[in-house]
Amino acid sequence: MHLTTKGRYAVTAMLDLSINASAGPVSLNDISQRQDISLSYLEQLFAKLRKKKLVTSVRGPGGGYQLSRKESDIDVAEIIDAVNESLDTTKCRGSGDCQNGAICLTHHLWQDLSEQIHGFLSNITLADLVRKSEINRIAQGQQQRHQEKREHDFTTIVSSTG
Amino acid sequence: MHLTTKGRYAVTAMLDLSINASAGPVSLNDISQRQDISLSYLEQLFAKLRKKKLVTSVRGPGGGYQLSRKESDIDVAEIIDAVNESLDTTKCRGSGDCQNGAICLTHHLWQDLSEQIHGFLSNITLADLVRKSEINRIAQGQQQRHQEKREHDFTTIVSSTG
DNA sequence: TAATACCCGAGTAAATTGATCAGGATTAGG
DNA sequence: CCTAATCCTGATCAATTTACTCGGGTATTA
Repeated sequence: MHLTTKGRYAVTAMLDLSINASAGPVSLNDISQRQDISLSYLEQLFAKLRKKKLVTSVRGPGGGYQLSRKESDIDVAEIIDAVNESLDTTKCRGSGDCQNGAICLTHHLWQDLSEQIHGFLSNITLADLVRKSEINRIAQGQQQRHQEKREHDFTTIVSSTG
Repeated sequence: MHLTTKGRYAVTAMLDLSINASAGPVSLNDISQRQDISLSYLEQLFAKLRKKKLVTSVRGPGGGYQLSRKESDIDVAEIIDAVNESLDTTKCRGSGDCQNGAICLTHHLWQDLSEQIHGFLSNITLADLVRKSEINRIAQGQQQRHQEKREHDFTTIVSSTG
């Protein structure tokens, strides 16, 4: 489970896609301008997202990308994993019986840790993020509705899905 | 919250330090050989760990490093943060009011996410990891005691500290 | 046919990772 | 005092990853 800016870009793009989905396919050009990510980089990211069946593409004018599933059915862990291309983080790749026991102490340990974080992130869906971002927008007064600002509602979001 | 091999090395080294602490200061040379991490790299890591007051050093022959606190009082998040040198992962560094609201959608979002993961990792202490590694050693039959092997006990460890 | 957009692969600058080298400072022990 | 062990520091560097650029394609709509 790598946690870098690359995954953040992917999540950001998917969230943008999610929010602007109502008006048909969303072009990478739009996302590029809205989120300030280079078009080519987006193309690379979406090639992977497409391979992992997280999005579908529509070619030609008016085309773009669409979520291939409901936003409540796509979680953050999936997105991050999709763009990160499984890199085996262990030194003794899969051999398991690495060493006389001394070296590679944290092998299983780190694996467990990774799984825990993965599990944590897989409990957060795009729908959760959309909801959260709406709350933020409202809180910033950009779109006033009768709804309270909640300061740290992320925990709420997480636990509500888990 | 970066989650890369660098942090893994640091956690591994600290865990080794923790386990072998009983016989006085632990030299980086020992850790280097046991954990198969280059001495110079360890020196770089421990320079940061020392700066963050996670370890203390003893110079001269027979010297080495010691935990500056109890192992139950040092958590994984601290260790990872110490070696990763706070890199502001946000594009609009701290300005907060980045944009007319369109760009930087996931700014706060990612921050929350990061904090959640941070919180998660700060609930796991070195003592937990030591305990876990002992269980692993026992499970591997390297040191038989009357204790059962537990397959996925990490959750137990985490929740026991939280 | 022309414009829009996805697709694809090569190349590349910058940052990070992890290692190497070359010393220096401190201290225990002979 | 001398020597070896050990921490400490800084420079350098290869490999990898990140993020981007470029130059082309191909499918589709109008």
